[in-house]
Amino acid sequence: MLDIRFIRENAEAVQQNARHKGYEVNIDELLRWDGVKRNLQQQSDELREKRNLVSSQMKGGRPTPELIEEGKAIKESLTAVEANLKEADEAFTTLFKRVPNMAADDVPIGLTEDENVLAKTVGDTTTFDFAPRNHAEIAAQRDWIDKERAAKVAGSRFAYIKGDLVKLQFGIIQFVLDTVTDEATLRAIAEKAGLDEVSIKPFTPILPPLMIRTELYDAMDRLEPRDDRYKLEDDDLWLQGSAEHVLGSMHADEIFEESQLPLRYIGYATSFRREAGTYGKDMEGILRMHQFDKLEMESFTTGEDGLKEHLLFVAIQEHLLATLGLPYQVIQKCTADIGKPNARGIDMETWLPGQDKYRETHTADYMTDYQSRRLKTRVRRESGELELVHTNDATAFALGRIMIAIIENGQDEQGNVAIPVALQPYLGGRSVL
RNA sequence: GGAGAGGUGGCCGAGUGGUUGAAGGCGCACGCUUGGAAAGCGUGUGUGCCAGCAAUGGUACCGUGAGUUCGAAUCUCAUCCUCUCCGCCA
Repeated sequence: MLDIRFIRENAEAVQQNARHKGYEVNIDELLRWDGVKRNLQQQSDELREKRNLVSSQMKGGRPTPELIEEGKAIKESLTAVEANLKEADEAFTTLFKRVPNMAADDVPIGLTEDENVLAKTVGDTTTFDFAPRNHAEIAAQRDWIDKERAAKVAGSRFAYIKGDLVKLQFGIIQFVLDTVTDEATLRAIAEKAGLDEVSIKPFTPILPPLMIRTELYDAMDRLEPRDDRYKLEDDDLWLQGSAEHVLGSMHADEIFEESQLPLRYIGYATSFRREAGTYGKDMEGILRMHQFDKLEMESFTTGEDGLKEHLLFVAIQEHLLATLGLPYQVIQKCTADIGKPNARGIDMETWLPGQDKYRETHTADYMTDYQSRRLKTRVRRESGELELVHTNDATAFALGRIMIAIIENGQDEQGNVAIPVALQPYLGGRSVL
């Protein structure tokens, strides 16, 4: 959520921002309900004050009939006022929750993802002296992916990952954990990105729960679109769609000491997506699955460190891709594409020779205090002041998609796959799969 | 899944209908004391919302939600969580 006081003072800008992001919200109506609600709240507070006064006169066990009558009258008025207050509050809250976070100043304005801006391209697209195949074809030859049996067992968009591909996945996981838990590496990444001021505090690896309650999912503002989420029928639980969902909500209702920040996690989790509305899209191989494993960064910082943290996350993403020698593009997402709770969003697209295209493999999201306001995740500053923390999340690697990139960029004509040098120590020194 | 116990402030812990935001202790902050420290003494020490420049005032919050009552941390119901025993289980 935004700060209602901010909305009161910047109604026009908030309305404009919602328009730019493609969300239909009527700020005037929101503020009208805000006024009604405050008025009723005031009335309710005054009635309660009276009630407390009357009640205190009866303490000591001498309630007179007059006082009881007065109390009853107050109770009646209060019941009426509070019924109206509840109604106003519900109307207000419904509108309030729809207001998207303010986009940062440098986010390009655009109404569709076509208006995203290519920020930079790193590395040349891989060239071959033969016609490169896509990962599905290579995987079929090498018996790395079995989707037919997965379909029998679980349906479409599931797969059995097999053999060396499994070893590759575990190798990548180790490589990432080693990278982001090492201070020297983080310092080098920060320096290269020109982020002198940023903390180099290492990430703490986390294996989170994969299910999340409705209340917290909604507070994270990642429950929608519900069509894309798996709901457990007999419980108030959803399968998480990204480790960010269960990492960001982890510290709801908590107050950090300033010295604890930044708090950085690298989570490893299987993510679940229904992929509603994507029938027939990306059906080959494992590009778009109902279930995929992902390494995700999440952090909590003070307000003034939030943007630097976001930029560090992007720098880490670039470092990981560059270290594997994969060609990629950095996309600055426009207002329509960054998402409701986001202030800023960056995508990274990796070159996939099998598709002859760059495809999205990473996202970095900066939410400012939009999520933490509902989650009530705060920090006590050294001054003693309480402030909302800023949250950031970003993909380290989506394992399925990054393995596609490794296979397709590293293939030879026979179907062998070169293992990036940085990963070789994690695969017993092998250079080829 | 069955039986039972419990959820109170940063922590421990009292409180079963009426000046209770909540005793007491610990911790923490500031001050006094001391050559310095400890001990001791004193004062202070939650969060949200509304009003106010502020001081401050009002209100709400004792897991969560609903209810009973003139009045609820205290009574009723539902629900979540924790713990113990039994059962089941990787």
